[in-house]
Amino acid sequence: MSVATDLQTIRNGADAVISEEELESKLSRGRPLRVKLGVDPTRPDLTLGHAVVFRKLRQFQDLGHEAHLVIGDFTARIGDPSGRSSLRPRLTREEVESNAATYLEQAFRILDKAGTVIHRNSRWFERMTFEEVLVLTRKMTVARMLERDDFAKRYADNSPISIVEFLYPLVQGHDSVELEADVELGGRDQLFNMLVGRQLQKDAGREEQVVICMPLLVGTDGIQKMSKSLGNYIAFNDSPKDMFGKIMSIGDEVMWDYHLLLLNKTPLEIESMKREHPMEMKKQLAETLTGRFHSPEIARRERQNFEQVFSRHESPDDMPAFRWSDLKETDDDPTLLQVLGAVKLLPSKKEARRLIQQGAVKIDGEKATAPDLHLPRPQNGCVIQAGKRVFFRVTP
RNA sequence: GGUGGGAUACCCAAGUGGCCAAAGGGGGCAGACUGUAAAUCUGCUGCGGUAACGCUUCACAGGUUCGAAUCCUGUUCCCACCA
Repeated sequence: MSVATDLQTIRNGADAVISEEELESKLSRGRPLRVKLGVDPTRPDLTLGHAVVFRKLRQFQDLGHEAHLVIGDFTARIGDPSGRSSLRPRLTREEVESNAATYLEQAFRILDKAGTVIHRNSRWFERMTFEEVLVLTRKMTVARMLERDDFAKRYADNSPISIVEFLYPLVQGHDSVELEADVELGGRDQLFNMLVGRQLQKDAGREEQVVICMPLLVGTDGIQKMSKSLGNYIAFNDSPKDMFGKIMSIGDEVMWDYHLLLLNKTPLEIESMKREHPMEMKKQLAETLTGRFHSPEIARRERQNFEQVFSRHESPDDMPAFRWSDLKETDDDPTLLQVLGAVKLLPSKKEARRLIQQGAVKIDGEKATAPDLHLPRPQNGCVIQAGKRVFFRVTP
């Protein structure tokens, strides 16, 4: 592997590399680089949005470099009183540790565990004196802080900005000093903080880290960045069925971002994929990603299931089954509505009624629009479908 | 410390005594259309009930009233402006 091809691999998909020259010179020394990634132990449910950065880190590992994860345990214990969309409460040591554990368990589905070093920033911040903290703040000015986009906006809007928030970029930057990071990875929203890291390293007389900024992945709505609070996310822990289904439901245009950022396809490869049938390309994406988080066999099965249910409009192979005798509440002659209520696969009977009235309920493929339709005991069992994805079987 | 403003369903937001389970938008769900989607169009969107209707809900706790999201009292939380 030449430095040039490594450089190209690293740059692929990145929003910005600051600076490429520095990265090149670090690479050409031929020793493994210390690549830092900050981990936020407040939200332990990882989404494909997080996966973008992990994939990049994994690429570094595959090129022989060292992954250094910094768990922001100290910062999580302080909390974030006026965070942008959702405020972050203070967490106890125990909460942080258990969050961190689930976080790491998920992260290692992408990263190579053996080649990863884990740090906790409480190690250096806990013993810092207030004097040292104040000295650190001398390096930053309010005006400089207000360069950060979201601060500028909130300041203009008269939204509150807590003083701790002003300190966080310094905290994160100081992590880089402690770690002697050669490279820091992060999302677009971390750019400012990562640049502060460079400044602090420089002030400490160290070599500055290269900052690699990854784009924020667009969520399933195709518009906003993927995030848990917006509800447009695909989580590492989604069931294979959900994961496959959610990926298939993204818009055609955004799927190329997924190919680029999650499967690390090159722009050239993507160009040629764009000439193929979009649905096929999306199925490939869904199958590969699902395969990665679960297993290739499961992913293949999900794909078959998907084609069966959505392309051919057949019922899936695996669906919950209910015995007739368990469904017919008190009377022997239950209505369709009562049956839908009894299986508890829908949020409420009202919801079931709506679905029936809207023509979304089928019995053995036959549309049933009367909630009070009496259901005769099925001789050979029957399949009931409610909406796009709720299926169940009734056995005699 | 002072002065104002606010808290409404998943989110934003209207409503200032009955016609309010609560306008509008977003989101979600469903149907049509398709290549799975997206986009578009249509409908639905607290719970129970075939229905009439009943029940729970407008920060929290009380009160006034035949009747309260709306009026009064207290409590909690949030915000802005002035210092």
